[in-house]
Amino acid sequence: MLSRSKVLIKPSQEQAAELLHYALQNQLLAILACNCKVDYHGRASSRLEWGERLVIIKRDRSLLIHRNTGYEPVNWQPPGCLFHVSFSEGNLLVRAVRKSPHEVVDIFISDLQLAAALELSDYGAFAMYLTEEDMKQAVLKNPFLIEEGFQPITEERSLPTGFVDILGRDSKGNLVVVELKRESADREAIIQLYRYVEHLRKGNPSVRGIIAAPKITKSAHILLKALKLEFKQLTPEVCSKYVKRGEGEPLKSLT
Amino acid sequence: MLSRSKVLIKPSQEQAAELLHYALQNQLLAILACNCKVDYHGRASSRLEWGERLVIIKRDRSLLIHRNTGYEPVNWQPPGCLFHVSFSEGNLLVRAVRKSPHEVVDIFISDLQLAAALELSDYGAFAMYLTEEDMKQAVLKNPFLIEEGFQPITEERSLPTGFVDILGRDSKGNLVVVELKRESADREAIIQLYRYVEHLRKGNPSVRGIIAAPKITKSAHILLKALKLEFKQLTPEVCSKYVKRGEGEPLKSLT
DNA sequence: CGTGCCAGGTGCCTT
DNA sequence: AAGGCACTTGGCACG
Repeated sequence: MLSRSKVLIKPSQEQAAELLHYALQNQLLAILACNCKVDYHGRASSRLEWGERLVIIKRDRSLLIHRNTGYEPVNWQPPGCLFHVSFSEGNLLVRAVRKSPHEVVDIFISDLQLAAALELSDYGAFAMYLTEEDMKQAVLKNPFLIEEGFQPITEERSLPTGFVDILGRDSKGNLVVVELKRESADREAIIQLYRYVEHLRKGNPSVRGIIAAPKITKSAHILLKALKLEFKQLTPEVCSKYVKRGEGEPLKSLT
Repeated sequence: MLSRSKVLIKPSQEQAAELLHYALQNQLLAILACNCKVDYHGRASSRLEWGERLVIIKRDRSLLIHRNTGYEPVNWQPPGCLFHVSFSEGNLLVRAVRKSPHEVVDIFISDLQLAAALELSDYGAFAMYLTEEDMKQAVLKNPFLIEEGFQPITEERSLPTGFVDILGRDSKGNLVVVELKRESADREAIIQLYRYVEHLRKGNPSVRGIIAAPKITKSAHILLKALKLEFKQLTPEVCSKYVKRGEGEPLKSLT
């Protein structure tokens, strides 16, 4: 193995302690699969009785204790806390201390199934983009994204055929149906929009239908013209400027 | 090893796939330490470029993808989602699908440092107790926790000497200062309370001082009597019944 | 450092 | 399923 990673299966408490020191020293990620008991005191207090869990200490000295179910860790400590490894009453004791606010997590470990120190080389960029729902919010708050003078009437309106993304009026008072797509608009999207517009045109022939998407497929564009509908280019990236959302998160270096 | 746990060091993609199937089949917790790339589409969209991370699939079919820093997973999927393991363009592809709302996480895995299926036997109870702040809220909403007829005046009041936890009046209209402690009240706490009471007694000799805590040290109790202050036993556990907080988390069975 | 606001919030309980 | 609410909320921007 090229990396400095080490894996121990069914290690003793002493071997696990040594591995933890090794991981902390070298800023590796440490995992323990172990039988443990956890006490927390700080902003609140908690007690977790004995059971087998996954204990993770990351490179930035954050701590996660995960049970075998659930998204959230049962106990944790944020990055930057101090670790102290010792032995107490026949157990391996891992103490994680946070300074401000003062919080302490004590993990008493009896047996271990697995202990690993992993070197995870990770420089991949993480980027978050918007959903259709977010595009809708951007348009509702900034109607000019559709066109100058556009005014939404209601956010959503139930029709026999389904739901309209955005219903509004243009500067001349014409009813406008807007259908949003986060990705390229295809024929299916055009048909969906046409169903809404057709229904409304029965009582009002001047109803307009606009599909707002980053781009439109060639066949969809042909269909669009035939049905007298319109296309407005609208990208999630542009919307993101109006509903600000984390759109990129460079890796922070550990100082 | 008595358990059904299995650990593979530097497994091939095929071996890892087999281990994942084994873990999913037997409701074990699966961990992969691997080089991967992650796409997410659902309420939002995200793209995580190649890098080494920890992938965890729990017994309840929740998914966590952790980088080597930070409390939060970079990508995840809540419990109960469906997994599909396949091979795609030279990578091991793990797809986790959530139905409502429809969300998909695709993990493309190239190399693996470690793959483990762990049987974590965990029936330990988890109990959370309250902070002083939470005890305060319990008392404000249920003043009888201090005594019958007690009525808080303001939540907090700044005095030259510091902050009063709770200021109120008793059934006879006497001013009452309440000092809360989450743990055993010591002499320091009594002195703290006395400073507030002394200040208020200057203009009103009938001011009462009550220290509310789970218990009180012997020396603190002597001091309390000498200063004509009072003790009211109040435990975080009792308060928890009035501000309901997770006070025990039985393991949910997987149906 | 505290304050305010957003989140793919999550989790828990109620209608 | 949808709504309300608390969280050791965590996280970021801002004063």
